[in-house]
Amino acid sequence: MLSKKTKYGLKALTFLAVQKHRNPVPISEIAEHEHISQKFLESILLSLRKTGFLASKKGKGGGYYLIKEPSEIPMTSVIRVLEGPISMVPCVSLNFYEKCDDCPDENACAVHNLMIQVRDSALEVYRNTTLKDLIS
Amino acid sequence: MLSKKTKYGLKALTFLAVQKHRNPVPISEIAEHEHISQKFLESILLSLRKTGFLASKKGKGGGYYLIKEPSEIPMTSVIRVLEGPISMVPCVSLNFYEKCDDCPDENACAVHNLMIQVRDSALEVYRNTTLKDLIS
DNA sequence: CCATTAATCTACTAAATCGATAGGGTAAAT
DNA sequence: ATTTACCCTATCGATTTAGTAGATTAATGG
Repeated sequence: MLSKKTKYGLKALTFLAVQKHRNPVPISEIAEHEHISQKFLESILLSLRKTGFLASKKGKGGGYYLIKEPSEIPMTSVIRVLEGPISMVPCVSLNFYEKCDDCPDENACAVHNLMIQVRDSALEVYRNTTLKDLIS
Repeated sequence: MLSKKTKYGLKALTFLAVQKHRNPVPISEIAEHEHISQKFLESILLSLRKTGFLASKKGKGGGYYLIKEPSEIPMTSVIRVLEGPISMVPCVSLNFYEKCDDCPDENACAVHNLMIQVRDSALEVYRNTTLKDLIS
């Protein structure tokens, strides 16, 4: 299941991407427009800022705004920041690899080999999609 | 993340599929060989039996055994029984559809459209894979 | 220059859900 | 009598989602 964090994060990003300008948009405005808990959204936007997609401005007239072109924001990055690993099991993860406790031989593991295929098919989608594709 | 339920279920199925005969294999034997909690595996095998992949026999010499050819057990079915929906959001699920609370217009929803692609790419894999493919 | 307002930031807490497992007892087959 | 599957329930722990309280920063109006 996709977490609400990821879902809300994607919605916020698309809302920002769709703005005509790149002026700061307050959290409250994003939350209201996308029907999201404002406080929850705060923490989501924070992690997106730390990753470098967004910047923020404090005080009156402040808010969040994109600092990258939508076409320069690939889904692989967004998903990994918000959702975590794209793989469904750690033992096939490219960026978050972990060995299984139970499995003595990965190459002989049926689950492992199936999940490699699933991972690759998801990667194929995410790699070919940027934020720009989401808004058009 | 893939649940351990699904992981263990797949391992159990492949273990049964790999047996030379179709005689009953006791839960304890499967659990030991695959390093799985026996009690947990009980409930997993039960749901696989109810779905029609397995049958069981009680008492001495009892256990679980496949009642379908591995080539007749598609991953789509296995995953749906064990893991639930293949889709990452209910609003793109073919078998477990649910409308989103927040989203007024699905067709205009960026998340929705992205997740349709992810769903389809996963389906592509699962539809082309049966239990037989996992053991060879 | 100061007070007010609007906004992000930080930290703590809480509720709710879910995943995984354990325990104990029942039923059926040998 | 023994061995095995079957069924029900409780629990522990982690994660997700959300709320509360306050601190910090910046713009603005007098």
